[in-house]
Amino acid sequence: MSAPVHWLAMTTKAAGQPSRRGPYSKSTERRQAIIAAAHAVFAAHGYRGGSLQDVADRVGMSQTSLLHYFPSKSDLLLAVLDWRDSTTGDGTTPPDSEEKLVDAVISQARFNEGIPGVIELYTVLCAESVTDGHPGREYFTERFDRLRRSYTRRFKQLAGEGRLRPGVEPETAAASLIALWDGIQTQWLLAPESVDMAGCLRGYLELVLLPE
Amino acid sequence: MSAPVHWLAMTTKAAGQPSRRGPYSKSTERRQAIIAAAHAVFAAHGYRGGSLQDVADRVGMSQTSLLHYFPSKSDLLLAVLDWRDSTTGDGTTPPDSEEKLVDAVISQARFNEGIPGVIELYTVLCAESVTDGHPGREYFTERFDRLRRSYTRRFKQLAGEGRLRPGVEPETAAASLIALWDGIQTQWLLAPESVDMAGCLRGYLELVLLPE
DNA sequence: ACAAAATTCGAGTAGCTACTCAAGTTTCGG
DNA sequence: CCGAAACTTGAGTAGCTACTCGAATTTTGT
Repeated sequence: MSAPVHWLAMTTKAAGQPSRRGPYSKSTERRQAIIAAAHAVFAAHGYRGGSLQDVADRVGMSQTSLLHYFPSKSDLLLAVLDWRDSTTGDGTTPPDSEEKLVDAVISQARFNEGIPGVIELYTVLCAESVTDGHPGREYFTERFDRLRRSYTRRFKQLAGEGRLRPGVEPETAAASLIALWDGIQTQWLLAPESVDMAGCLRGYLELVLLPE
Repeated sequence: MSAPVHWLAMTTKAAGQPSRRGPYSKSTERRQAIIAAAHAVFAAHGYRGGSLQDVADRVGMSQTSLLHYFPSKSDLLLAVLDWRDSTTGDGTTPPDSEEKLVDAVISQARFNEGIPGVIELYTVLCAESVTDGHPGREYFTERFDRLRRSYTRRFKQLAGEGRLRPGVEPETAAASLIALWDGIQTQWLLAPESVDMAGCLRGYLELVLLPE
């Protein structure tokens, strides 16, 4: 879980004497290439089904070098998940955003649909994370917690504006929207021609929300 | 994929001379014990993460004997999926059923919730099946196809009775209901205390359907 | 009871896994 | 340009994987 100290908090020299140097210039892009390869491998085979050798081959480096950057397979997984958050967003819209909820959801869905592997990765790893001892479990547990809170807040705000259909509870709508989103992705992966992800999401939100 | 000819269509002696005997009397319960063990193992570790040794140990037999009943790991997986269908149903309600849709869905959801491992197995294997070369892929693809058709027919029937909210398309509602159901199960597995599966399903159906 | 088929298993196979070690080569701050 | 740290790697580790083989043991129809 931790080999070389690495670029983490190396601005301060710390009390320790050894006086480490930082990573070399190409290091960050190398890490990035590894993460991209791991993204593809985990999306295609899952965490358990994908091997470090697969990833190393894809980058064109030895498995040993790969382990220099990510000391263990689970470290690599967490790096991939972090990277996903940093590029596609963590799913929450900023609280001060004035963008309409429907538009935000639909455009995010369409965006993800266009990037190969993003939906595969998310769907496969998310379900896999509920298995015994999976290193991604905490990530997904926290993600769902955060998402439910975020959407609940949003629905409560809309309820205050009288735009939530009477009888709909914000907490239920939040969990349901997330569930619908995840579930429709799985169906889409197995039958892309038969499933309209954006249409289902829009359909749900139009049911829950009242026109302005 | 096929070792001994086994009980399959052994009523007719077939043209072949060898004149096989049937399986012994304890054979079917032995197969059943293996399937139950495999169900638990795949639910806890997934298909790729679970091993035949795990299953054999759980039954208390050698891995070699296990392979006598199920000649390959994928055969075992398909047997587990078949067994799941035969016990919890394949998700479709008989077309002549007069039972209300809401009650059928809610009671099925509550039933599954009470049987340990059923939801784990389904959630984990379903997502895993979209990975490269997964032997369960065809099963889940066909299952979703069948479910979408079944619920679409049901919603169209309700639309004919004027009980479908105007503007809701039966196909979209069918895919959305299935997606919501699957997605909420994943959230429930990661946070059973925070998620009300039946509540979310009821909430959705009450949005889509109009009172009688 | 006899023989053939069903069932069992120990031992083995090739191949994969994540990960370690020690020894090199490359980079770069001073 | 020097030395130390960052990087790279081949070889190896123990342990696992699904699956095979051949031979014993158990069951069962006749």
